[in-house]
Amino acid sequence: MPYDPGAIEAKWRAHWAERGSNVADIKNAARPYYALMMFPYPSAEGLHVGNMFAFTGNDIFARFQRMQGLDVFEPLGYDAFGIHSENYALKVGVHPAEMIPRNIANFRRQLERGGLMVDWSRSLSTTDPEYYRWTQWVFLQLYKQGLVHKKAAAVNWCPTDKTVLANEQVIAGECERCGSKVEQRFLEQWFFAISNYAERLLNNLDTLDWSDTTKTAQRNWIGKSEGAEIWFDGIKVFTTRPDTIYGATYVVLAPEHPLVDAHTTDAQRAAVEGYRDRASRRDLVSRKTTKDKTGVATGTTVTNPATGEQIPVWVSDYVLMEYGTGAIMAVPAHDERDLEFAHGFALPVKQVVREDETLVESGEFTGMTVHEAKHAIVKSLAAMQKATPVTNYRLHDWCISRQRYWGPPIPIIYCDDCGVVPVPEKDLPVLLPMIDDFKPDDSGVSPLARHDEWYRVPCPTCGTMARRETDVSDTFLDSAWYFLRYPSVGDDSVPFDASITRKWLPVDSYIGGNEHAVLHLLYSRFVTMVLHDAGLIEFEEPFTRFRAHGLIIREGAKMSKSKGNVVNPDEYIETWGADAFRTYLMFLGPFEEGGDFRDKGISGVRRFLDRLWASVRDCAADAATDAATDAATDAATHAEVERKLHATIRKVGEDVPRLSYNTAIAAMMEYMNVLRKSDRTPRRSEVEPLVQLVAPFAPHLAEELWQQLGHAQGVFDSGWPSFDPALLAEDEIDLVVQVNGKVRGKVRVPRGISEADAVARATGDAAISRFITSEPKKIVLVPGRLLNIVV
RNA sequence: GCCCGGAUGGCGGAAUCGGUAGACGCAGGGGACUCAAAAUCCCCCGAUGGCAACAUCGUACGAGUUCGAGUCUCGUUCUGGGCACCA
Repeated sequence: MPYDPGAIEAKWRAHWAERGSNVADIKNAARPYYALMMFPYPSAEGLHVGNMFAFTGNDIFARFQRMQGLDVFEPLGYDAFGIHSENYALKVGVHPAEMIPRNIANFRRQLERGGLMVDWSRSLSTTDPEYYRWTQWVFLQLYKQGLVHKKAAAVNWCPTDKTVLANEQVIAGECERCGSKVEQRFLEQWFFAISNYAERLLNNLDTLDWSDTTKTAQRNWIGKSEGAEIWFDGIKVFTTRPDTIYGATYVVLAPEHPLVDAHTTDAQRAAVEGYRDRASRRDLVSRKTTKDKTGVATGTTVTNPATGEQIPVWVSDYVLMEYGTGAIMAVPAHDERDLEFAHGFALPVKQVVREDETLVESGEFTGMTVHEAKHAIVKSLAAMQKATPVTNYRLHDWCISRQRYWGPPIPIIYCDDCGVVPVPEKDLPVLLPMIDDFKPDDSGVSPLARHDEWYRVPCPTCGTMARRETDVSDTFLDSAWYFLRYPSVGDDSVPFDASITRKWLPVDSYIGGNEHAVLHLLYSRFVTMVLHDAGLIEFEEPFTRFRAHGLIIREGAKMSKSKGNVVNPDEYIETWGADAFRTYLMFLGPFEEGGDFRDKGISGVRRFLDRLWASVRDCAADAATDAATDAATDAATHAEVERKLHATIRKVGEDVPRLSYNTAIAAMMEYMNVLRKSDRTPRRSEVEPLVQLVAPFAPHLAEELWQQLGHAQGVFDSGWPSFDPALLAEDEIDLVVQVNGKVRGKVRVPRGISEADAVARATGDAAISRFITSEPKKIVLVPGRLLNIVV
């Protein structure tokens, strides 16, 4: 009977579903292990091969941990709110509330075909009221902690799409979707005070077992810089280079700086007003990217506190109000941007630090190194109340307001008498009403504001008529706590059960894309810390271990719908089977780097599975047959095969935990080649462990073969094969012999051979000795490996 | 501009501690089986020279350290990603 993946996979899918094989025993698990993967956005196009790649990588790790005897919980849900769904719904004219369940059903079908060990009894969608009720609850917890505030903020506004755009959606000052020129608008927005947590978010990184690239991205995003605030008369500037203060030749204020008026002379007032007006109309992105510096002099001067000199005050939009103090001391000799500005306006340039990092023309500090001077100058100015050491962060507060429809309504009510009133927890969820006119308009307020019947509510405090907040929250809030919910799905009385959470969290292993290295992972860490500080959970970091997976390309090119080169998992599973598809995805390259999907490549993996199938079919049924085969062939063969088997068990057991799936598969293929080369009926003991090794990769096939081998219990409950280190050590080894560092041959020698004996054996070999033209000057023996004779 | 990666056969990739470079797989070539094809099985497969044995060269480029470097150090080029008027 040939290997027929279609039939086998259907059989085992049904078997797993029937037995509840993948359902974790949340209450009673003795050794809980939470293996999480980032949940997908259920798009209308269906499951992307990139999703399948990521999920398979997580699944293999999870199945492996289960075979180590752990109680593994592998949940999966859907991140289904957001502007992406909403825009697609508008485009095709289907309400998202109708579209999303359809997409989810399709995803579920595709995911099940992939053979994932997912516990479907604890799935969720962020769009379920039973879920987003608690997303709103999370908002209220932050509110209680005083970490939520409302303020006017400049946003990118697309006049065509009538919506706020994220910075990433603005390309060269234009809307990425319609190409309209983006405008700057000031809108009232809700913010989370994540910047209060900047130092903790940064420091805790050192304690986490995460990919270095991800940690680095987070450090860059948090952007800590240490420096000082220094007073130039009434103007406080921020600098990281106090050592260059003797080269400060002017001061620059951001156009929005509140002190601009006070520092402007009457003669310059018209020019300054005009400049501020123009600057306010420039959109955020072009302002941040343009290289040409503009600005205007205020006509006044301030005192450089180090030199006592009077230096002019300028206004320019290359200084940002959002960062530092909105004012800088300009040192054109040591800052590229200041230099550009100085050149544009013919301002003096004064070098105060030499190439060798020592100070010149800096008064009493002359001769100090940059490092010494930073401290000495701040200390000296601080003594005169002119400076304070200060740390700044690039990290901004998290704007969670979206003036859109498809998201959880922010649970706030505005009352004329009581002011801003949070919705009482008992009144949650604030349901998102089913409306048809959810297209955003030019008003800058959410479409929900057009629905009085929803918008008008009695004030929870005084009962007079009040108004609901009409903004919905950012999708990143939905995904910032979902991992807390999974184990408690089914209990709608709490967001997460305390004892279950204590048992299962923090997440033991988290796998996902590096595109979420910064926002999602940072927001999740922040929310976890806040809930910890509120006394609701015991840990403050949600993900003990995180690994970012790579990207899949196809035939050397990025996959995209427009190129028509997108891999559809269904087709490949149909043709080759889910097991071959899974294994091939993992064989493409290192999991953390991704790989190149080549259509023909999958045949090699399928051949390997076919051979595995055949070897189980052919393998000897009992010990008597084994003895007979050994007698009939070469008895030494079994020893060789067995040694390779044990080496393979070790290799796969080492590779899988570090997600080195491609090399684990290669090792199993190598073993298969050795097994076949022996040209005899394989022993059952030579094949059985291989079925276990392959099980995380090709779960359906492994279950089937395990059953064919006569086991009543499933392969995932069979444990993991062990290897015998004694078997791995050969008595005789091939010692590589080099002469002057070049390989000239190898000799078969006893494992622990002495240097003298090794040299004797090497010189006794004619192929080697002909290169030894004189008395050896030096001998290097690397035991068990190599001998180098230097002449 | 700053901060992280990366560069190895025709291709994807391997080499875990400085010790036989190219495992494993794809593609390609040759053979067995077959009326034939597919499938399957066996062999070859970095470059150059050589009938061969074998030799020389070879891990982006240039130096260096070392008995020995794909691996370590310095410099250069190209490339992927992150951040970016953040002072």
